[in-house]
Amino acid sequence: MIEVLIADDHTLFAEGVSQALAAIPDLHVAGTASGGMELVEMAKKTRADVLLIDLEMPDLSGFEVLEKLKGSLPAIIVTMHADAHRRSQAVEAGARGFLSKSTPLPELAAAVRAVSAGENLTSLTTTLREILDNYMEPTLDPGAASLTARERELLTLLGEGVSATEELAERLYISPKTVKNHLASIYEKLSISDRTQAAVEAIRLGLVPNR
Amino acid sequence: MIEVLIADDHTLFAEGVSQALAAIPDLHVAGTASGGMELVEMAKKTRADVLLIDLEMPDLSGFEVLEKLKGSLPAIIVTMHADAHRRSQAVEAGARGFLSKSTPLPELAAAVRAVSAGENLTSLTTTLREILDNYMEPTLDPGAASLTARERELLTLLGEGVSATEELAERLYISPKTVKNHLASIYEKLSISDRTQAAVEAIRLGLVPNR
DNA sequence: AGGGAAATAGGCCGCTCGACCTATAGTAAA
DNA sequence: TTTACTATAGGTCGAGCGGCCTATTTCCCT
Repeated sequence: MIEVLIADDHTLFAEGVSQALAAIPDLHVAGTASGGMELVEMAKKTRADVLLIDLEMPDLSGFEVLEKLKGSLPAIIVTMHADAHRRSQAVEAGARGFLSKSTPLPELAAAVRAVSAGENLTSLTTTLREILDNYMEPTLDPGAASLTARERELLTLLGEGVSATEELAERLYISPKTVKNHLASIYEKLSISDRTQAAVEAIRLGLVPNR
Repeated sequence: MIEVLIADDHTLFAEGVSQALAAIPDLHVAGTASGGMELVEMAKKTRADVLLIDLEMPDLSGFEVLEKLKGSLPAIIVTMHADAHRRSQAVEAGARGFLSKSTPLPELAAAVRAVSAGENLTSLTTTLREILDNYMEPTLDPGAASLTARERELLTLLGEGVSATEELAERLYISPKTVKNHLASIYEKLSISDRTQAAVEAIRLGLVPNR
């Protein structure tokens, strides 16, 4: 069982990731922190194997947390803005991994396992994918697995850019009301709240062909 | 936005490169110098991220400029005569990159981004191409080319699943009204009509990193 | 000096979206 | 057969979205 600590000032995100990771058998969330300071404290008190740290935090940024911990615990930086500049900064600060917040959950899980096993995901000698593949579990995306066939159809259309209720209804030969019902169901299962996020998910889940 | 300073005694070349770089959304030319002395002056006064320096200049050669700046700013040497001898001299003088004047513009842009991000293009451990590929701008679609830097930022966020006006505003440190203005502009330029389609486009255009 | 583009901010309005709820028919499993 | 789940359809309602305007400031280019 790998113990994970999560730090993100966006509480909803931290909670979400926590929930998602909790659903993975070999991972356990030891705690979540809403800021850098809190994380540093928790890291001392809790027996953790890997840290997931948001870069953008008001009190202590991800970089500063890395400085404070001085590599006592392996850490993966998770950020909204995964650009090359932040990446190299993170690497220099001692991060063992650098991931975007849009990273698919299985990849995040794989990254946690890899780092916990001593891998360094920031070294450029090997492709990130090559390493992660070794730690990939054939874990289905929790939400996507529970989607019904019809919901998947709808989600696929969204991922293709069909966004208007009326058009979705026509494509599926159903009433606009039914479209909205299916959408609501999708939102709940995937823990999202609108079509835009649904479209992003559709693509991320690989539902959209021809890409 | 990466600020670039250009130095070349061939004013036409300096101007040309300046024009060309100005057309690239994430790069901005902070100024052009027609000689080494002038560049050193500008480097002090201007807030620049990367220097592009011609080797052959009448007053101060590229090497001498590097000596004077002593690595205070990362610099890429650009020369008519890219031979091994000059290369090793440049490396010893502290250049972070060494390119021929016949380098294609996209590669030059990639090199600027790479150096700005802290890469050293002169180390022989990795192929230059391997590094540059990571900084290559995704070839942009006709519509996307007309997007401004700010619009692109917004679009990228959408592609990451950030859909609420309020949250987009917070992420960009602007008013929700301005977010809607940018969105309207994006819709028009890409011939789309809502955020969902915008998110799909963002991903299709490769604006969303790490996938 | 003057013109244009970009980024910022705001107002107004109609309509759609998403949340919550009920309801029926069909199907598959218990 | 009863119990679930799915697909279908409908209603209401408030908040948010997109369309269309104006306006200011700051640049850059001419």
